[in-house]
Amino acid sequence: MKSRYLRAVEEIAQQLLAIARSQGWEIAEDAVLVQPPSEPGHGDLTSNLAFRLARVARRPPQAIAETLAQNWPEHPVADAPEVGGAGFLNFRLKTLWLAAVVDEVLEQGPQYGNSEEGKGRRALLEFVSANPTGPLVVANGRAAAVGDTLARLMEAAGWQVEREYYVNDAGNQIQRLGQAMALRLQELRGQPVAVWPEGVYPGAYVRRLAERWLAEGRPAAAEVEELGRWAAEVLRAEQEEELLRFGVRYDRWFSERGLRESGACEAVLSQLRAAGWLVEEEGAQWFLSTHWGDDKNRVMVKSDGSWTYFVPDAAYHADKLARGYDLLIDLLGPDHHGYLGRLKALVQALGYPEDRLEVRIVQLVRLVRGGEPVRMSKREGEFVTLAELVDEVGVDPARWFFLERAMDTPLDFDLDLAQLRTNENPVYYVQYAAARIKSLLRSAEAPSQTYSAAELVEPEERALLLGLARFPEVVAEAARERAPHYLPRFLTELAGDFHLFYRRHRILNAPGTLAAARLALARAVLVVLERGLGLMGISVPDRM
RNA sequence: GUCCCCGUAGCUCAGUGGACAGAGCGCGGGACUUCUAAUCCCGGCGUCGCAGGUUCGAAUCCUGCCGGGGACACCA
Repeated sequence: MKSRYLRAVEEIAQQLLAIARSQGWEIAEDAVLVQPPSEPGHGDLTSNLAFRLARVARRPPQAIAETLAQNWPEHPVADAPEVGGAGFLNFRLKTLWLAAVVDEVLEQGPQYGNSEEGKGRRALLEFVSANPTGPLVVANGRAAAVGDTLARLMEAAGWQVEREYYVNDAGNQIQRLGQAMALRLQELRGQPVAVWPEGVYPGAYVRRLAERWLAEGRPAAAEVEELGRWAAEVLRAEQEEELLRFGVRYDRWFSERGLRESGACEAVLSQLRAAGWLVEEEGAQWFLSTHWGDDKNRVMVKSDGSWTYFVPDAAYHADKLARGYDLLIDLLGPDHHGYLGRLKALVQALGYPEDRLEVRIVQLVRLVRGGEPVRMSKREGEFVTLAELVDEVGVDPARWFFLERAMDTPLDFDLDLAQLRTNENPVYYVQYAAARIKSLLRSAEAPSQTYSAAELVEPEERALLLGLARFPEVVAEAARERAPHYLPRFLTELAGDFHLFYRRHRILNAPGTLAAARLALARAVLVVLERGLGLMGISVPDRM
């Protein structure tokens, strides 16, 4: 079902078009723009139609706007618009029409905000996919929050979404993890390692794994490969556990090892070769990705016969493509930026439309404490893990701050701000609004069933009604534009509108049936706050 | 050198074709005998990096330049 807000937009646009036609002004339907005003004071909805008609009508926008306004008939959605600026039409929605949103929200409950935009199409969302060679770090946390909320948003917008984690549990890095294990075991036997080899994971967590290896009664001298495989699985399981604590659950953990063992790598190579996109040159085999716009061709089989990392990755994507989703989304870290071209090329070389795969870059996270960036060095094995961050600030603030910025812009995460329990911290500001409403509901007598939402005419009440009406469209847009950061913005505004309403007006002991109407409004606001925070994976406390 | 992201209020950032450019924080004042003051109200804060161009209209689109960050392996 279409949102009330969207219906208002369409009905006003239709009515405007009809008036224009009656004046003999023809214009393409999609040229009519009805949208929220850039600032309050310009009504609830505004239209620029007069500007668009200026050329056709050969009259100034102001005069056209006057004509359109004067011919506005009695209409259930809005009164005749006011003409503002140089020809904007500012509409005020009818209270009766707007107030009906309260019942709509209360009837739909936790479903309110859903739309059919996705039309049941299937999407596969792959995110985080960190190597199982260490704990998840803060940047992985951002990808986790963004990916998970994007999945929830798309589900709300009518998509079927699967969440997948690609586990790089084979290859070189697992070899190095095995070496690190072997060295730590050597240390535990009392033989210090003089020089730690380049590229072998220096992190102290490997020592913990080595100790566990011994504690579980395994031999101190073991094959590097076996050590690597064992450690990778332990670390992967720990990552899964940490993500669950962070509120992120995957539908599938896809193993690179399994992929390699299935022969998928050979298969994708021969498929590309057969199609003529993989050719031999200077002893190596090159993927002709430049044909599809990549910067340069890419080696897949090195001159020594071994594969580059791109081979299993190509096999993985071929697998995902073959599974028949309508859309694949990869959330990658900024270090994979250079990867985008060859992935897009691969999709097309395998015979799929270019837009079947959508690659999004989730930008870096910089932790800031006391106004200074926290030093992190992966090289030294010193980095802040997701677990440490969550221990310090909690899941709710962590998710909020990760989701607050557009995913493709670098994020400064203010550790001090995230821990403040005051109005400076937007998480609590929104949660507090919800807690206040819950408190209100606890104090309320059994709600009288009869009220008229048309009594809600105060400006503070209208602001809330408008917010409620807009919510489904906010969700749909956030899903469509892959922009989870619309949620915290919207919720902060709605919470602010509620706090203001609450300070200015009595609810429970308002006169007559107004009390019931206001209580219903408050309940509807709570429904939307809960849904919005739920989409962000943030809790809604009963008391604060 | 090529590619990507960013440059908007003191700070952190919204806003990608519409009205005199917005929010939060910070700063200064004020509001609880009444449903949660983790709240609310009032106040100042701008060469939208620079220069051209397109448009009735540009922070937004195009071109060039400047500044910051990142990516550009027969590594993974």
